[in-house]
Amino acid sequence: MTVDVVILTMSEGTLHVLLVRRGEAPFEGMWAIPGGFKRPTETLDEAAKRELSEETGVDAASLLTQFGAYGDPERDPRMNVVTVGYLAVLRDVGAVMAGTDAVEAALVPVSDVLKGTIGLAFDHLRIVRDAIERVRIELEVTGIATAFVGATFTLAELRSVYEAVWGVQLDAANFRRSVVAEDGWVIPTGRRAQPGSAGGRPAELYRAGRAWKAGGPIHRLPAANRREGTRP
Amino acid sequence: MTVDVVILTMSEGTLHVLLVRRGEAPFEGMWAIPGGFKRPTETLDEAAKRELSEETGVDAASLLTQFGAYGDPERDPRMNVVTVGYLAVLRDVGAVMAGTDAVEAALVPVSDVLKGTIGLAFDHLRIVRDAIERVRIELEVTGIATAFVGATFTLAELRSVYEAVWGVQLDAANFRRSVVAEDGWVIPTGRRAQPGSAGGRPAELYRAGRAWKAGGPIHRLPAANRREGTRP
DNA sequence: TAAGGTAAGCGTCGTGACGACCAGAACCAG
DNA sequence: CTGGTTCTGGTCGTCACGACGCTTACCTTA
Repeated sequence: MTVDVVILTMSEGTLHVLLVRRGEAPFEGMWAIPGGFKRPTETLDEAAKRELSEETGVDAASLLTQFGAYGDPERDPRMNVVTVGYLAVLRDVGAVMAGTDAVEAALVPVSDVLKGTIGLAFDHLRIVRDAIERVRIELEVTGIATAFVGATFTLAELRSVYEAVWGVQLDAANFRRSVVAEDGWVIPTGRRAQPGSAGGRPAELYRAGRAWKAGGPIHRLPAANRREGTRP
Repeated sequence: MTVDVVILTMSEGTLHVLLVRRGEAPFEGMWAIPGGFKRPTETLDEAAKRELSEETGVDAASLLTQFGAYGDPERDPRMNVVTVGYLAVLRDVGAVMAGTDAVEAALVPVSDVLKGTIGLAFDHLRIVRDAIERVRIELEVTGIATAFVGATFTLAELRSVYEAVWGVQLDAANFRRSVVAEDGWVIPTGRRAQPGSAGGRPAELYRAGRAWKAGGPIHRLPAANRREGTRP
């Protein structure tokens, strides 16, 4: 029994995943997602939380969600290991590289992983794929978006989360209206962000409201064709 | 490593779950959901499929979905067992009781289980709860509704699935329009069902189209307040 | 200081989904 | 034949939401 954690974060406007380079066989030298064996005295959630903490130093239990179990007998050449996949979303990793037992860690664009540019050990490619699909769903139904941004954020930052995760373009005006319309999603702080180097009107800074814990305000597809959206 | 299968079906207009009575310690004599140990040579999906087959004789791999893993060290008093939960939806159980190793099997209304009227062994209550929540979501996003009904069905039967699983009332006319509107959901067979004993106009019989494999046409909440629907 | 560029914020309009509601059709029991 | 029940089809009003343009505020550069 192992627990693997797919750690996602926003970096340079795109979605990144934290990978570690394996220091031992099998798959020595290849990239993999962090993880380890579940201890007999802890629950799966606790094991995932511990692995995340060991790897990043972040205590982020609230946004750690289990998304799947993988038990193919051939997934580990050494022995029969069943692993449970967890998804963690961090707002900023920064000093993440201070992992305890990782030889080397890096933030890699998920697009590179999904394209196969970067080969992953074991069946970690499939696990990452499932995690991405899960975060896309979570973003719509549980409003996990604020986990990607800091304590205070502009609506443009929040919008870029949706655009990066879903790979779509959202109208800034409509996005703003959907989010601001109802109480509980975002709370204005009264302060303003620094405008970018290109100038422009400074954006208001908001902080996340309670409502994000139970469903987001932005939907993946327009209501008009939401029905066809999931077709092949 | 074990695999437990929550088998759901429609019976008398309400949602039922298949339970077996345990023939040995621990929790001897208590009701539980069927399951068993994963064999080293099979995958988790294969193990779940085997358990389902052993218990019901049904080969229903297409609608067997994994929904969670449970690894609390105290969930089994004997030893440290991690179990993976699977959800199976059957259209009609009938001769299901011909399980191989179950002492006794029964279809129980899920409402009785959720209310606590029927005590379950281990942490199976939580597992069933999670399965119910999962099927409610699956019903909306993957159109699993036709798995509950037979090869041919009336729109009233299909509607009763949504009403039973979600616990709502749907307008028959609007339901019909939503389902029939687009091609691929239901295909008219030209035949008609027998009217009930109370009379009434006989309903047309339909069969499921391809589109049900990738998203259902009926949404849980009206678009007007879909946003607030998942709030506490 | 002035001009031009950029991004944020705000308003408006049109479309379309969807629920509420009603009327007719088809069939039964008595 | 009459009343009851269920299915089918239609209309209408509401409202979410995308498209789009205008204004506001701040930047850089001349």
